[in-house]
Amino acid sequence: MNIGEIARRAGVSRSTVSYALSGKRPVSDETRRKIQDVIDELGYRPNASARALANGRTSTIGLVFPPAGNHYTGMQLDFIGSVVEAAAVHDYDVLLSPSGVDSDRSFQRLLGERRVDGAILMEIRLQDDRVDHMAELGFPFVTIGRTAHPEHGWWVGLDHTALAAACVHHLADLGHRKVAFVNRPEQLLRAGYESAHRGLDGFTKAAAERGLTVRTYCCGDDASSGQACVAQILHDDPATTALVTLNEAALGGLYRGLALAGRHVPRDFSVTGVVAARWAETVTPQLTAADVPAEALGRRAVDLLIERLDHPDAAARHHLLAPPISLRASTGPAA
Amino acid sequence: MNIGEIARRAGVSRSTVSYALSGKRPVSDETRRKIQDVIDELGYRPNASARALANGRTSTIGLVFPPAGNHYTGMQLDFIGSVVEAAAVHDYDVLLSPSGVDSDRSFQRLLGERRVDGAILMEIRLQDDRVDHMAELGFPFVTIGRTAHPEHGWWVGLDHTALAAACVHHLADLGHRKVAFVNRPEQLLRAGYESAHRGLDGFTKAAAERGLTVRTYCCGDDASSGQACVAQILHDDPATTALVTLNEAALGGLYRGLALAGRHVPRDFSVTGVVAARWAETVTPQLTAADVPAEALGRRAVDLLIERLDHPDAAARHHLLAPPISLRASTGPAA
DNA sequence: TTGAAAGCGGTACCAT
DNA sequence: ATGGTACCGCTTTCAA
Repeated sequence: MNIGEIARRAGVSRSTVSYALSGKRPVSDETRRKIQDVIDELGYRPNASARALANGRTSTIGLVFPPAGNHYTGMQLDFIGSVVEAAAVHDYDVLLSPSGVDSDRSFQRLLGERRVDGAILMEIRLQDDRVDHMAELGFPFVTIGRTAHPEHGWWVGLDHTALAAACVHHLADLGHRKVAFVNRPEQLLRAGYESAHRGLDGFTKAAAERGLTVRTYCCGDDASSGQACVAQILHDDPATTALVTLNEAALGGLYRGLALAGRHVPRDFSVTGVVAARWAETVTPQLTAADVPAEALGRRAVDLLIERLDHPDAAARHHLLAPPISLRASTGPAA
Repeated sequence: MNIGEIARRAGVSRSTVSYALSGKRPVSDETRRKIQDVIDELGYRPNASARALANGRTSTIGLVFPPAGNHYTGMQLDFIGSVVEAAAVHDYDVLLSPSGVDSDRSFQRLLGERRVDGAILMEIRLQDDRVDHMAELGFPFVTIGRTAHPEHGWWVGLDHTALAAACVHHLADLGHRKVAFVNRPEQLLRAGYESAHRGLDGFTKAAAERGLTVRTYCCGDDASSGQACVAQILHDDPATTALVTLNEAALGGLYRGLALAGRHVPRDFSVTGVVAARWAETVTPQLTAADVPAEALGRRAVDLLIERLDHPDAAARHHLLAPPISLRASTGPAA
């Protein structure tokens, strides 16, 4: 069932059907009705590939995220959900690309074969070849997170530096003097992940400011790594009374490690960090944390991208969010 | 940069370039090399829309899941990840469609506009209009889960009936006599979600077989609902000593509710259910559960779909998985 | 207000 | 082994 068939049955030309559909040219009521009747009867919908070929737009956006090896964090996944739903509102579909670097086949397909009109990149690294590549090509994109040189201008992000610092100040205000930092896996830190780096920076600087004694750790993205990490922390310095974490997936394990070590949260150990609200609320006691607004970030990324697609010459824009710390139940005065 | 440009620069015809690329017709080494040089120099890649239009295949599969209102469960999200990665292995891209019913705009686009070659449907309902619609259209699809009449034949699924029953038997063997069932939200049960229904069935029948006293509950997909649900359970029958749950997202809240009520797991209350391993391991004590093999299910769904796409006349196939219960630390003898 | 026809960028059949 | 060309289904310019 193609546009020619509709035209024939309605007794008009193909162009008239096209215009009746797009509204880009006036069509008499009479004609429009005839066409619509045929369309309704046959359940016709224009072929997306043909349309994309003809007008150069696919009405699809790409969402690029690293292949996490069936190890996605809740936050990443919240992004995906919010991006898809925000895109649907604008009648865009979302094509997923599990690509960590610009040489990945899926990434090449996305850009080279023009499968999408634009892209949203997640899990940005401070030096990110995907970003460089897209910027060089003039391909429209928005990043969730920003590189060391966010000159490309189109991004939404979290102020990890400020958030980690806020956690430190919160703990320092409560009288904690020996604080540990539980980061994402070492491999990600080494790869230059933005959140891991800026979070670590913010933590380190704020701790220095407040004269705290600190140790920093990398931790695998799973519960058992979290458990092991806490064991290590308490082994390295049993006098540690609090920790700050960016590692949502390890959270349950961190709690378990503390329980095993006989530390009661928050009575004799405080835990805080940067975690999406729904995950912060699954642990007991509920985590006092800077809530990652994954939903808002995803939605804003889509809005920015669509703005960029609609106005190719618009000035670059960005949103840097720094949500406040939600006081829940996992922090208390130093013992 | 299109195929004509490549042809001109290489001094050959467009068809020769096309054949050099596809290998569907012999091309002399000499010519092939000339063409390849030009392609490498210009970084040419064939346009996906044009290719899709010409040969009727998009090399894209659709992944259809209900819009969860930024409320995806870990399991759903694990599916998405595994489907995307499995598809990438076969050089297919994945288009996400947040559609709960066949009248959703995104769903209509997927099918009507032929944006994808086939689709994978998640979160199947016993009566599912999306399935009916696709079957009627002869559109290639595979479901994760199955309807009440899985005659369409192409699906992968979990034997929720058997899994819930296994949980009951496990608890009964431990001597529990009063057991509660914590299901997905009532709204999903009413909508006919397969897992909620079959799980409830399996639980109810097995409990009857073992002569247990049971109560069944629906519970929102979040921690606070879980907490409230436990409060209700203990209010309704304080002598309850165990529960079985399908509700992964509520798990943290269930544990919290028990702790608040002064019940120690597993000493005086046992918890078990059907939950993906990585989530079962985030709670303390770790959950004894039938581990949902989300990764395997996603991968198999992709494999089946691709088989169906490659062999349109192949006989329908399916995989029904029933993973064993992983004994962890959340169940014990009845008090 | 409507129609005819030239693309969009590939593929594949028919020739040579 | 290679070239010419019709065609995939839709959009849009040009004409009437």
